[in-house]
Amino acid sequence: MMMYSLLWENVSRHIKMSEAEKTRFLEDFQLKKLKKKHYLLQEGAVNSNVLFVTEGILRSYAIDQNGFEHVLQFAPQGWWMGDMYSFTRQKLARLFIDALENSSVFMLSKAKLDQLYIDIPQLERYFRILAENSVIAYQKRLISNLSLPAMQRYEAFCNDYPSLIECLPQKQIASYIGVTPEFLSKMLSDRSSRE
Amino acid sequence: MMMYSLLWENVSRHIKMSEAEKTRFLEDFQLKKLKKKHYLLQEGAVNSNVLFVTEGILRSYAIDQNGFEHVLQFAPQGWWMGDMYSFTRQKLARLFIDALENSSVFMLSKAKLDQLYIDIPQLERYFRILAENSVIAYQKRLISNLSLPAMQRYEAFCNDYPSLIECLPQKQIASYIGVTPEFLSKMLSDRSSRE
DNA sequence: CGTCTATTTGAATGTACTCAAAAGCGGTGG
DNA sequence: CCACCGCTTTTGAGTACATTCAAATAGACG
Repeated sequence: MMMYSLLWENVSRHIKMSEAEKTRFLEDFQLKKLKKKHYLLQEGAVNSNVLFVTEGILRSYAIDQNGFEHVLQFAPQGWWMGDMYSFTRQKLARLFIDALENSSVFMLSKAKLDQLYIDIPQLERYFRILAENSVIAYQKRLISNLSLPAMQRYEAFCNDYPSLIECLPQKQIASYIGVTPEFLSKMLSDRSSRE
Repeated sequence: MMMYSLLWENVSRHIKMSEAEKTRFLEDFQLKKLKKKHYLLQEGAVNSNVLFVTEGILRSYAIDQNGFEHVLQFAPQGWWMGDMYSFTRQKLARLFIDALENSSVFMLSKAKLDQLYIDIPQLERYFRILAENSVIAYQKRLISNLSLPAMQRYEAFCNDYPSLIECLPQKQIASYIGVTPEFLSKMLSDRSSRE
């Protein structure tokens, strides 16, 4: 089925499954469409479903003591999204997840995933690899935050996610790289006036 | 055998193995002792072994354009350590790993781990869980870096790793939380003079 | 259109850094 | 066992990168 293709491509890039397993796997997902700005998770709830984005863009973020948002991740088409802490341990979430555009996502519940790990052991490998890739990305970002000034963090973001630059509001990128929207605006106008 | 106990405890907390599997698993590790300041990995090499610390403390860090070190992780007794990027993809490392104290580590090569995944499929689960926990820790640290001022990052570090405070030089903690050693020193003397 | 939010611009401020120098501390060799 | 050397920590003065607050402008959406 068409709508499953993105998800299935992603999975089959890493592991093999029989036709029966494939069917068993895909049937556990529930499709959900949601409009821009609508939430899939709020701080204080439990993240009971892990998400796979088939259309649109999600973002996860934390809100600090002063009410400022800090973006942890953007998830465009083909990406997984969730609050790993809340989902794996079924504890209260520290993150918010919402849609930056009208979006479609597949949802997979913790209970169903736990059973899938038993029924289709290759999935352990798939999600191990995903988690490892995620570690690699976070390590890279952390080093970038510790060692680069704001302008270079912005340039690194442009390099790493060229397709996101075009569709994200500047404010969201500012939040991701860890500066105020005002400061990002100034940096960019300074840069363009230098040419 | 005594020296394996820490490693085995750690593994058996997450998965079950037969005695035969246990033997098969442990025999793939190679014990290495190394002195303070000695390297287990340098930038530009390939991280061919993942490490499990049985004694001492390791640290992984990057060096930026200006020659400043930025600590990514400390690994005391009972922790795993490696450059995930370099190890999983067998590419040139971006990190350095060295010993902050005289240490003992178990080393497991990429080739042996790949074979272990085939022979003992439960290991997929074990390393999936480790990677997920690692993601959780990095997410927390990133949010902390984005949303807290230096003093609160220091306090968060004290909370998260109380046992490390006592044995790490201040300079290393400064590097981990992302400030200069001079500034951390000033913060701490300011704080103690306030009481 | 009108409203709401995002972006731009500016002036004042602050947190953290740089550079420099002194003091403390630990390890090593004589 | 003490003396010395190197590295860590402290302290201070000057600086810079980034923030805050405010207000004007521009864009997006209903």
